[in-house]
Amino acid sequence: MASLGELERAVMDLLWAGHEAATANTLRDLLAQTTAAHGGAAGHEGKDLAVTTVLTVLSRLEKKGLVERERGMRPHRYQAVSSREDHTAELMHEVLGSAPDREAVLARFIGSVTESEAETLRKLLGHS
Amino acid sequence: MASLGELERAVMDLLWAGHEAATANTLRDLLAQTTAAHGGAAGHEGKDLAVTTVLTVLSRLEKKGLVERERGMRPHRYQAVSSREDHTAELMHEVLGSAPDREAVLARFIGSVTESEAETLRKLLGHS
DNA sequence: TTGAAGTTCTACGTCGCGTAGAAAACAACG
DNA sequence: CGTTGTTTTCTACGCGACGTAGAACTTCAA
Repeated sequence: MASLGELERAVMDLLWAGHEAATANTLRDLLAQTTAAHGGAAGHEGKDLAVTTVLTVLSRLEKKGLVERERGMRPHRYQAVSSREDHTAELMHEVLGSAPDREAVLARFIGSVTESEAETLRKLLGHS
Repeated sequence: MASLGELERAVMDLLWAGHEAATANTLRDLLAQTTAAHGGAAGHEGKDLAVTTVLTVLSRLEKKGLVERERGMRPHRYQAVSSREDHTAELMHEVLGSAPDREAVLARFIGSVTESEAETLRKLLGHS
């Protein structure tokens, strides 16, 4: 239950962008930004999204546990539950988790990371 | 375009099981095994699958590039294109690939692998 | 030739997702 | 308090993916 649709991803991108800054996003902000980002992408030229469309997507993302909504304030505030990096790492674990031979998968996996990434990994694993 | 449905996964599990042994799978084999494995799972008790059902799934998996079909022999032979481990590792790369800050994701990722897996990674990364 | 096994084509129901209208809830203003 | 503009909820349609399978065509063996 992890994969995102195109619009869902566009919205998450916005929310993730504001995650570090702990930005409280209102629907209006998101609508404007989403219309720009999503509409600007290939195949979606000039497509002005309806307010309810973004709302629906936000609700679905909330149900999926990716978005948290503060209902206290009147224009509700929407924000990503976790950072993009955390989410992606978690996704990787989900993918890996479904494998019987995790170590074999890891072997293949690190066989195709860039050298700089391998270096990063060495540093992070360094001190046992 | 990577995620698999429940039945698709069940079939892939069978094909992956035979991948190492380079086993050539006929439809009959798969039908029998799938009915056992899939039907035995939770929520699918005693569900006897139709031959065409498995065939359809195999066709879809073929279209997705996960299954290869030898059309030479009369009962066609079906087999997984790559091992489960390779496929899973590739999936992990797909997930990782969509991240702007790959190294940050990797940091989170290795932060939550088991110690034995970390050990394996150290070995694999050991000598640059 | 005939029949069983295998394969192709087509299709239906469900569900997730993009999309949005209708209506209800609400806040602010006169 | 009633009118009005904003925000949220409810409901729904179309499409594509997937589980499921019937109907019909192909092929091989007896």
